[in-house]
Amino acid sequence: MPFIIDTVQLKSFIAIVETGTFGQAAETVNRTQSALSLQIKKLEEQLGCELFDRTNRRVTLTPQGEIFLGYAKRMIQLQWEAFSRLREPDVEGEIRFGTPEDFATHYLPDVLASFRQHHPRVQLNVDCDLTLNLIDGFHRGKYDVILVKRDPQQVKGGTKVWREPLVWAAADGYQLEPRLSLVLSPQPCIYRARALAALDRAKRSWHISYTSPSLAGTLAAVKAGLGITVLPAHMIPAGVHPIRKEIKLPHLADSEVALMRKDELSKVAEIFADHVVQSLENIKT
Amino acid sequence: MPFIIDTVQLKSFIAIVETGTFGQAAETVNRTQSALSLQIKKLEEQLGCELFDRTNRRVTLTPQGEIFLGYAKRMIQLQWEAFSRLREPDVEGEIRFGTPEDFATHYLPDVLASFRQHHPRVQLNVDCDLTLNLIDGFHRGKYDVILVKRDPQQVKGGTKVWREPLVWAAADGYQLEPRLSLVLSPQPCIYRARALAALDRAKRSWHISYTSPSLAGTLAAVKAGLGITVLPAHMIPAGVHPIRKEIKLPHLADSEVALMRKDELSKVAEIFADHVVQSLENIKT
DNA sequence: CAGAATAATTTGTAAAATTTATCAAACAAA
DNA sequence: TTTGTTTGATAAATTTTACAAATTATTCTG
Repeated sequence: MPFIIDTVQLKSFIAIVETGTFGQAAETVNRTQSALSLQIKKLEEQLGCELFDRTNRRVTLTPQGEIFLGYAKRMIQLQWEAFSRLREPDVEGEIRFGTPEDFATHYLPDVLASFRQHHPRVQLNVDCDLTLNLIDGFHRGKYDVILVKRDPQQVKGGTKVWREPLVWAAADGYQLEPRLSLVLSPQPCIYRARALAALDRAKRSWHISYTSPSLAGTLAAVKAGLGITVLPAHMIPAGVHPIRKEIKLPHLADSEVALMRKDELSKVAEIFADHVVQSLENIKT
Repeated sequence: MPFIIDTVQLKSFIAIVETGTFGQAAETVNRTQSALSLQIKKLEEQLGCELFDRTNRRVTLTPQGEIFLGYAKRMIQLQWEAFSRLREPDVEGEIRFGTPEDFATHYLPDVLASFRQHHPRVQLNVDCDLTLNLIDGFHRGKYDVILVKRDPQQVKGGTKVWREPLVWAAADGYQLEPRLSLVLSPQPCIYRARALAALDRAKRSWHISYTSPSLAGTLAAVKAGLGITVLPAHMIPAGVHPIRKEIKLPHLADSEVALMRKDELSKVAEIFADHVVQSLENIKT
């Protein structure tokens, strides 16, 4: 994603804020830790104040850093706006896009709508399916761009686009049984696999009481008290709540969504992919 | 004026827009013409569109360039805001500042007020006087920072801060006489000198009917029909109008204002100078 | 107190921006 | 037209800057 001016520094700064460490941030922006260290040093020199408090292991923002964070985000946002406004205003063509169903329902409608508005002559074909099916189709050339859920541990290419906590959730007033009743998606589902693996590691007994391929179906079953489920924190609807920590259920790694692009992507698809990445970036704030 | 990110490109872009040529712009941003040429080339490549129309001698903005200009200005503005918000929020000290009276009256009140708001503990001493007196005092160490009018031709250091056309002006309904009646400031005034020199070159006969050291005094005399005067285009008040081109009066070079800083400036004064330059930059838009 | 994790620093190298020096096109005056 | 001047583009050389790799210093954890 080529930008006009040195967004690099700002991106690094934001990455550090989000990860809490220079090292991790370095990975996400594809640079070394020392590079970020120098970038921030320069930034701080120019501003004449410290941006981070390094007394603790995890760095945190100073009050000045907080202020600057707001500006950094606005600056990046502004650049993106200028950029996307000028770049190829009337491309046309076709894009084959695959995405998990739940993600499509929750976060994508606005993103896709605004893309459509900027590029009305592009034909966008969206396919909702389970991550593993999407990856399969992607490798068979069925898609130009896909969003996939993935395990933060085993990074397998693509650019990270979204990350949020994954939690156990149950209907309000639901009473946990010793042998857990689970409401999950059917087989090749990443959350399902993660949940079951975690339970097995913790030696908890369980059974699956209900399966549905759609998020809406799963939620309906949970609300009806058929069991507990696993959800990204932001997708919890009314009538359902995360299960309290006191009731020890095995911890789940964060949910992470990444975007993958076909090699030799068409220009339209390239623009589309950038649009998705950047728009989600902005939603987060 | 150190900035965080590559404002350089944006500044160059804006300078080209304002001067209309790469060469002149290069001077104002202290780079070579080829540097700007490459900067803009890169910018255009990244944006995927032409910013300037080079078919004519003076380059002009393309429609896309117009759009980008707006963003460029906003981006610089935003950076400046972040910068000035964080940099030394509560410096203190004293600043001795000199400025021409007319400029102080018209453009500076807001600028000085906002500086005061950001840095309430700074004592600001403003002196209004004629440019030549200011320069004299500056060299004798009387001022830290001064604004001066100067002839665009004979550049004598300092950074350009303002430029606008200089015009002949008369009261509405005033009838020009063959021998011109002039209302001007007293002796060491730059506009006065420029006006008289221009008239002499054009072999026009004239006499000075009224002199006043303050802009308000001059305007009052002009409004009263005591003669014509010379004014920066934006300072023309109600009841007075620029004299039409048809009535051939000698052409006057643009009015230009520059800011000069003492060597070894204190930090407060440095910040003040930057503030003035940047704020005037923003007023212009 | 030992060991793991983390940021700062140092140093050599690679990449990028800038200048210098031409060049080609557009304009103005003859 | 022709000629001289102004202007932007381009190529090569140079300077500046950013970066990675390795090392050091610090802080948290058990």
